[in-house]
Amino acid sequence: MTVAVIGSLQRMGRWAPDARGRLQQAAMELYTERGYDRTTTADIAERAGLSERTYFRHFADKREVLFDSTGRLEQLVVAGVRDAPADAAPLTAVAAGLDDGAQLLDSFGDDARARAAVVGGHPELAERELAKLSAMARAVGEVLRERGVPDPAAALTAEAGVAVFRVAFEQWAVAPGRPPFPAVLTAALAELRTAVAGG
Amino acid sequence: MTVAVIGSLQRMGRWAPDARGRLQQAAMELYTERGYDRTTTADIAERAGLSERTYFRHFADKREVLFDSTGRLEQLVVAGVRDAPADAAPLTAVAAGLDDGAQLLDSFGDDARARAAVVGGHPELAERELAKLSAMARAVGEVLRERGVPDPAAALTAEAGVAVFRVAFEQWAVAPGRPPFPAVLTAALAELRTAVAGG
DNA sequence: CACCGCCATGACAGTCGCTGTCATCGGTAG
DNA sequence: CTACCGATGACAGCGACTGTCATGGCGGTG
Repeated sequence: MTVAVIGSLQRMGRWAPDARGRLQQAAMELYTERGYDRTTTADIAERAGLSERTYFRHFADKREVLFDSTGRLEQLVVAGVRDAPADAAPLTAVAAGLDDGAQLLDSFGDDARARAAVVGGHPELAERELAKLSAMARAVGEVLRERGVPDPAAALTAEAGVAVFRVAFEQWAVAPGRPPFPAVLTAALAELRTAVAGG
Repeated sequence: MTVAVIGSLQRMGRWAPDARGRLQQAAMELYTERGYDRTTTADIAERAGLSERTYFRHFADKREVLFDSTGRLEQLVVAGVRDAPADAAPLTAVAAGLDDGAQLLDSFGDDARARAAVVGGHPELAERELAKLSAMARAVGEVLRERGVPDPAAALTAEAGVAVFRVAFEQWAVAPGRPPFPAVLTAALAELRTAVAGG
């Protein structure tokens, strides 16, 4: 059926549109159906109606195909921190940015949770996710520096904030009843404040 | 000259001793001399006087050869957290464990800094380091749970503590005059407390 | 209308990371 | 002495990833 869709769309031009999106969808399907390590990049390309070579023109490696959303997440969070009130305390500004990110992930709903299950199920993918979140922390730290926060406070606040985000996300991804992610995040941040103050 | 050493030692048995250590040393040398991506696993094995196949019997992939020390670090930190006074607050217990780890890294001195430079210079290696530290955070969180700390406080305290460790390490790795790492770590932890309290 | 250059894609060959499998042979236990 | 053990080598093979060249609709230009 995927083939049929591609066939009908092909009339619109030389190539079926949205090759990148088709690759992402094919990858999610295959990683879910067979598992990450029993899926080859050639499999993904074939299901998307493309050659393996073209896969690598769109994504740097076998893992990147799952991490487009992470890039948008980082942009959103960074913008949120930058746009926080100038007089907001560093951690408060970070919390504002992360809250924007939490709303985005929440809007993805079950898709975000399905993706989290796949990523969490394979070490290579989990590793890449950590790298993406680390990049987000660096970016947030840089924005804090632009806001006048000196080091190492900027780096520490950014890393702590992203750590809270990660813990809250892992909690939310497996929580029953799909609670709103922003609420989970806010609660986690409050927990951190208590833990650091009390310890 | 490496060959000469191996030759003389070979008389002590069928194989030169400490194949694993030779592989680690060869890898550090080559990654430093030529860079990570211009070194093949066959190169490493050859310099260590072994076959490529044997390399993969000692290390799971091309990256792991640099991360033996991280395993020992985790064991030490976990033990330190476990052995902290039972009435110590969670973050205080974590700080005690991390301080043990800081002393270990400090004792490695310039070797630790050289290794950090190599790891920091290559995305694949940096990614693996993040994964190792994440594993350490999980292990620390587990110990906190054993100490009676409930979730999500356990996970959050562990992640925040390891985040402080990471920031302090990056700072220390490039700091002039080689300050003692435990002191850098303690200062970073104090900074975090201030940042969280103030924000 | 005829031409042309653009560019996403396909095709193909090659390198390297990593694995499965079998053979080798000193050391060690019995 | 023999029989086994265990670290290693040798070799074949798969899959991730790259460099390079060819293809052919599409849009603009004369």
